[in-house]
Amino acid sequence: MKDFDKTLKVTKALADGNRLKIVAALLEYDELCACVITEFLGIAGATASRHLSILVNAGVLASRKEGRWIHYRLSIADNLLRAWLKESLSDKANLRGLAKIVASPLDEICRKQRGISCCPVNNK
Amino acid sequence: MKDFDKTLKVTKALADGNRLKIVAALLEYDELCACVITEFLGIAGATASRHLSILVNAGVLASRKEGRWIHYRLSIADNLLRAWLKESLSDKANLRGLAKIVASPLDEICRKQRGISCCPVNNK
DNA sequence: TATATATTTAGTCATATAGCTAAATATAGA
DNA sequence: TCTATATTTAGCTATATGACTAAATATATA
Repeated sequence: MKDFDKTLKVTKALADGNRLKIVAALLEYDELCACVITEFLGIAGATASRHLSILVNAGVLASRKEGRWIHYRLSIADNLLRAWLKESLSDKANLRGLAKIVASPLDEICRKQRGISCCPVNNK
Repeated sequence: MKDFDKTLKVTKALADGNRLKIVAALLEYDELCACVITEFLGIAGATASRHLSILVNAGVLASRKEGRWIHYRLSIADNLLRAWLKESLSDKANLRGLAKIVASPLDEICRKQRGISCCPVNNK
């Protein structure tokens, strides 16, 4: 792919609030599980999954599979872009609530998401 | 506006092929008239105008009025962002055709556009 | 092997956005 | 002042995109 199209793919990948939040989160935490990211964004897992695939496809993120869980991390090769994002997204207010989620065991996060997505009555 | 929203506004402004072409052109030429940019993109003047206003609103461009013509230039304050764009859009192939347009007198460019936009018969 | 479950893919819907033409605005020059 | 004209704004249409639910896929564990 030509430089121009590659650059356009990156700017398009970054042109969404939830995807930018994912990048901000991964600038703070080296790796995050898909379920943690889903919980952080507060959206349906399927939607988070599509956001993640757009970022991976643009070369912004890479993923690592570990059993049932998939961990994502930044994979921005370009130092200028990475530095700009780090600078622009440095406000910790962007990560409100994430620390508590990260501190929970993964299966507890996923169990909670199952409850929310299909059977609200289970949340009591 | 918060940093995050400001950053999102910038990435959204850059997440379009024609707007990225405008930025590429202005990395090469300090200032360009709206009519030159319209001619370069090969789209309707009204559409180019909207792209320009999105870029200005995001702080990527600034404009200067000079008589009937409006000149645009980059106004990216952030050095990292500017450096990344310069690096990412450095391929001169992105500017194909622009040199010839820039070399023409402005009123000739505008006259040509009038002919194209409203009365194709006038082009002969 | 069979079941549970984390994630992705498929399909749908509503909104956002890029394109156009036509009309409005603002400036130059007769 | 009146006309020409460069640009923007308004209004429309078609496509792109983000959200959801449901179904499919892949992996861990009984």
